[in-house]
Order: sequence, then structure tokens, then C-alpha cells
Amino acid sequence: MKVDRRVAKSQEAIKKALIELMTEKSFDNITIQDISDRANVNRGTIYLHYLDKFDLLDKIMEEHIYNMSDFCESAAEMDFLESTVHCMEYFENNFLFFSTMLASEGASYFRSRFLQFNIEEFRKDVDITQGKNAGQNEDIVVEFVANAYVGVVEWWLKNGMPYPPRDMAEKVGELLERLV
Amino acid sequence: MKVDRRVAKSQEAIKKALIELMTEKSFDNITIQDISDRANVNRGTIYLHYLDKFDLLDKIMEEHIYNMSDFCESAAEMDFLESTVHCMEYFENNFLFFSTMLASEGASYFRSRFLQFNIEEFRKDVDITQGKNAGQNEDIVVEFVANAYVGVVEWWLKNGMPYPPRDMAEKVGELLERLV
DNA sequence: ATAGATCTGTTGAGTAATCAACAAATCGTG
DNA sequence: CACGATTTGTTGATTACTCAACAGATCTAT
Repeated sequence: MKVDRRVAKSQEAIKKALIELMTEKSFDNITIQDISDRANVNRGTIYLHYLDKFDLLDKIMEEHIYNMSDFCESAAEMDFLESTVHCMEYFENNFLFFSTMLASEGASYFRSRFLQFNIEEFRKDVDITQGKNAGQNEDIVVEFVANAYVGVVEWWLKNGMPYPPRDMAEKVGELLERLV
Repeated sequence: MKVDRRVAKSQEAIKKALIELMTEKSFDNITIQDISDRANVNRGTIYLHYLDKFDLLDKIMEEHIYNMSDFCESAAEMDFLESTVHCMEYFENNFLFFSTMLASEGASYFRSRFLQFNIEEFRKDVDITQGKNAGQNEDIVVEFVANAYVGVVEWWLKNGMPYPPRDMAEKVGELLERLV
């Protein structure tokens, strides 16, 4: 079943409004009224879809995590470089969200959620029974790689994406291949 | 009474969709389905507000004429130059509409509607009983001025607004003051 | 000319969004 | 602290939009 047009439009407007507002002031100071005003939606409409602004932020985060897990699934089928390019382009396309979530000091919750997601993903790829990581400790490798990856993406976004997604993907991909 | 939010949003989306489509293909080849798809609105919703695509185009035109008549009213209270600047800025802000409507060959209906509106407005200002136009013929002066004005605005839009609104307003305003 | 496809304009049933109003909670400033 | 002001979360009645389906009109290409 597909979602009603009205639902999709309302939710899009609401999510976009919150992200925009977060670039302007801190999450704590944003009211539901602010969001409904910006989204040009009745205040009550927000409560039809979300419990409160925390729930709204959670749902936005989960949606991005979910989209990225889709990427990672299809990554198995395609070239390693190409899948990394796709990831970088996803960051680029959702720059407003990721830069707000990773680059701003307050919103550290998403960073840890993002890190956790990457740890789980990298764990699927690391093999300590053979290859370059034979004899290594899985937890250590996974934590090491995920932190490197999240950290460098964070840096890239914070600095306004100084290199195009493909360049980033090439360089980061080369480094990742040495580790996993 | 103020219009329901949903009505405003639907109509905005529909009007914007048609203008956009008109920059891409001729009005004749645009279907109601095209419009509803572009506007991301159910096809039936268009019929809630408009009889057909011709009615829709009419309503869009009338709305702009109506807005401009508002300008002309408030022009009496403010500086002549400033009111001309406002007009040019209105053209600039609605560039997509006016350039499509005036610059494209097919849509000549709006040009004549626009010209007619300006004739009526200039007629209010022309005085053949005294001043520089004493002894002149009102119809001739009014047709002369309105055609000059519409023509130069048309040229300005067709050529991608080569001068900022204020410059246009100054130069055109100076010429107009010689005539009315 | 005719068949297939697309577009039109309209219908009815169902759902989502709106608006105004409310009491309770929270904020912020004297 | 206490005050007014703002925000919150919820309600019920109303309205707008959606969706699927329809028959008839119009377009297209053989």
C-alpha cells in the first residue's frame, strides 16, 4: 500500500521545517508552533503524525539510517567504489540534515546513532578468520574503522564538502580497503 | 474571511505547475494530467477550483492584473519613481510568468489583456485640458504611451532583465514623465 | 476509417487536514 | 514567589483532498 498524497506532503513539510529551524536556533528553543508555522501546516497536524518534537526528530533520524541501510544492502551487488560514491552523494543531497546533525555541537545523539549504525555495518564485512585481519580482534577493528569513517565524513561536511563526492569516495574507499 | 490553508496550497501548486509547464511546451500540448502530476495534486482537485486549463490560465492572468491594479492605486500616494520601481520589481519577482506570457509567441492573449489594463490606467493620468497635453487627443496619447510602456517592458523581460529594476524604473519613468 | 490509447470531466465513499476552543503545563519577568 | 503570557496536547465539527472508477471525447497511427 502506498501512502496518501496528503500524508506525504504534510510529513515532508514538517520534517523540512524542523531541519531548517535547527540551522537557525537550537533544538531546545524550537516550539511546535514554530514548526507548524514554517511548514505551513496546522499545529494539530503535527500531532497526527508525531508525539512531540523529540519523536519527530527521532523519526527523521531513523529514516536516514533506514535509507543508508538500503544503500549498504545494494552495495553487496555493486562495485565497492560505486557504493561509496552513492553514500557520499547521499550525504551531499541531504547536506542540510547531516551538517546540522553532525556539525552542530548540541545534537550529539545522532552522531552516536550514526556511529552505531556504521559499526553494525562494518561488522558484517570484517573477517578475522582469514585475510588481512586474521588474528585481529573484531570489536577493535570495527570500532577503529567506523570511527575513522564517521569522523572523516563529519570533517567533510563541517568544511562544506571541499571535494566532490566521487573524490571523497575514492580516497576514503582506498583507506577503507586497507582495513577491512 | 480568509481562505483555507489547503485551498491556498493547492491553488498555488496548480498555478505554479502550469507556468512551469508553459516554459517547457506550448499551452495547447499541456494536459490536465500534466498539471496535476507536476503540482503533485489529484487530477480531480483541479476541477474543484477551475473549469478547465483555459479557465486556470484566465484566473492566473486576472490575478496578476488585479495585483498590478493594487500597485497603481497605491502609486497615487507615493513617489512616481518609487511606484515604477515597485512595478519593475513585481515583474522581476514574477519573471517566470511574465517572460512566458509576453516573450513567448503563442500566448498573445495576455499581452493584449496587459496592454488594455495599462491603457485604462494611463487614461486616468492623462489630462488634455491643461498641461503638456493640452489640445491633444486622449485616445492617441493613451494608446501611444501604453504601447511604449508595454513594449519596453516586454523587451526588458525577453532579454533577461539586462538592467536592475531601479535603473529601468528611472529611465522609463523619465520618458513617461515627458508624455503624461 | 478504425482500433487502441490517452485524456476528459464527473461521481461517491473514505480519509486527512483545518480551525477554533479548551484546560493544563511551562516559561519568563517583575 | 506570583503574575500574565505562551506553549502544549487534545477535542469535535467541518471542509478539502484523495482515490478509484466510469463513460464519453479526442488523439494517433496503421
